[in-house]
Amino acid sequence: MITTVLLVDDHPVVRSGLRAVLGSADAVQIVGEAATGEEALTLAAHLHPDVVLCDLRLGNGIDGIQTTTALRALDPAPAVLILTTFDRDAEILGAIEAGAAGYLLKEVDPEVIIDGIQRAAAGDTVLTPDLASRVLKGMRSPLPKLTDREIDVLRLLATGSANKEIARTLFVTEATVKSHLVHIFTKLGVDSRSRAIHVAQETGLI
Amino acid sequence: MITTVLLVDDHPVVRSGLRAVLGSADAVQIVGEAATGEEALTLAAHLHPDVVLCDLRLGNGIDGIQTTTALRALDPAPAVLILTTFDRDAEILGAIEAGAAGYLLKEVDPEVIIDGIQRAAAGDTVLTPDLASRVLKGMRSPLPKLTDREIDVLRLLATGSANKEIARTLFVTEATVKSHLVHIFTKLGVDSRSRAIHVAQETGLI
DNA sequence: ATGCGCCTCAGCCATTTGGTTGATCTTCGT
DNA sequence: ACGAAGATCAACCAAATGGCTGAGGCGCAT
Repeated sequence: MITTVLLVDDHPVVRSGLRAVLGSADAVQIVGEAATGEEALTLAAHLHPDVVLCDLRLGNGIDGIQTTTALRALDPAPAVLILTTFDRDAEILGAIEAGAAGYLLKEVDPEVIIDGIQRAAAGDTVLTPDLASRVLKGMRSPLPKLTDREIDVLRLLATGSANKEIARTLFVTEATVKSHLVHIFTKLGVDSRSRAIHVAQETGLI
Repeated sequence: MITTVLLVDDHPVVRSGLRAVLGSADAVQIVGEAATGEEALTLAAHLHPDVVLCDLRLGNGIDGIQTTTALRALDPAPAVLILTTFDRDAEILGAIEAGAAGYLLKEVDPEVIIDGIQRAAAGDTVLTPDLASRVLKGMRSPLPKLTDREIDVLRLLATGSANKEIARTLFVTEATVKSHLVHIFTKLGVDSRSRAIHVAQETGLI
């Protein structure tokens, strides 16, 4: 049984690399390549690959997580294996929640990728050991969800805006901004704007 | 005249991709591969490649800029062409200042890389058009150099530490921290810690 | 229709932060 | 030996920030 794979990565060089790496494996066959999430969706709908190997960062257009969600809604749904450079906690969690079968970092050796593809096709969850523990940690302490408005404030906060500026930008009073901030701080478990920015970035919240 | 190239990238997949891409070009020949900066230096010293194609992010060990500096100190010095995913201003500037012959983003097409290698070997500076303008902008407004101590403070600042914490961590008084902060703010042209964090991150200062 | 969550706003208070001036000490290069 | 630059600290002041209580309005789901 050979496993069909669709490559999704916005870097031509990386696609070449994966082509080279997977080309040496008899058990997997690349049936298509896409540079964007949109492309990936149309191709997957036609080609019905067993596995979609997908980067998280996809330059322009929808990102890897959105792509994953949409791919999983197809029938039959391909297994989605995320292969990326980054290891931000929120992104890993997000990918898993979106229905990804696994998450591999690009620093791994070719065999691991080939193995991962086959395990993903078989329905297994595939995570490198270091990531697995992080995912479990993430399970234990789920970061509280911020409301849309709070995210708005947080984003501006991260650009270094003062309360007054944030208020002007969002067309509300400073009191409102302060109110949002108190909620944000409480949810993030911090007591200063700088630290809020820090944990927001660490957890990939922004 | 064929151009000899040393690949430096911590991702096996990317190296495979470059191998595939450059393998199709008669004018360039890969003479070696390294996964770390240290490896790159020893290999370059022995192989004397015309061009070193180097990622900026090199996982563990020294980074691409340090590697570039060290490579340029060799005799004969190879041309160093940075090929990376990121385009932070300070990193581009840093690479150029370190003596890199150019800076390409991984999203470019294979031909651009091949062309870039040959131009770099010929002594040209190679930048994608969008990057070139950014470099010029960077020339106009060189960000002032921070002292070592100021960087220490800035790093702690970026983790969200309050003045009191920074003082404790660095074994100085709060007055000293405030003094450093004033200097940092002045040099960065900001007036709040949050914004200092923001520009520091934007410019790749930390 | 009755809550519940979210967004909005107000006032008060303690603390932190940013801005200023000025001082001592060390180090480094010339 | 001299000045320049950096690191350290002090005192003071104005402004911003963080923590608190409380409150009105709006949409949405049960």
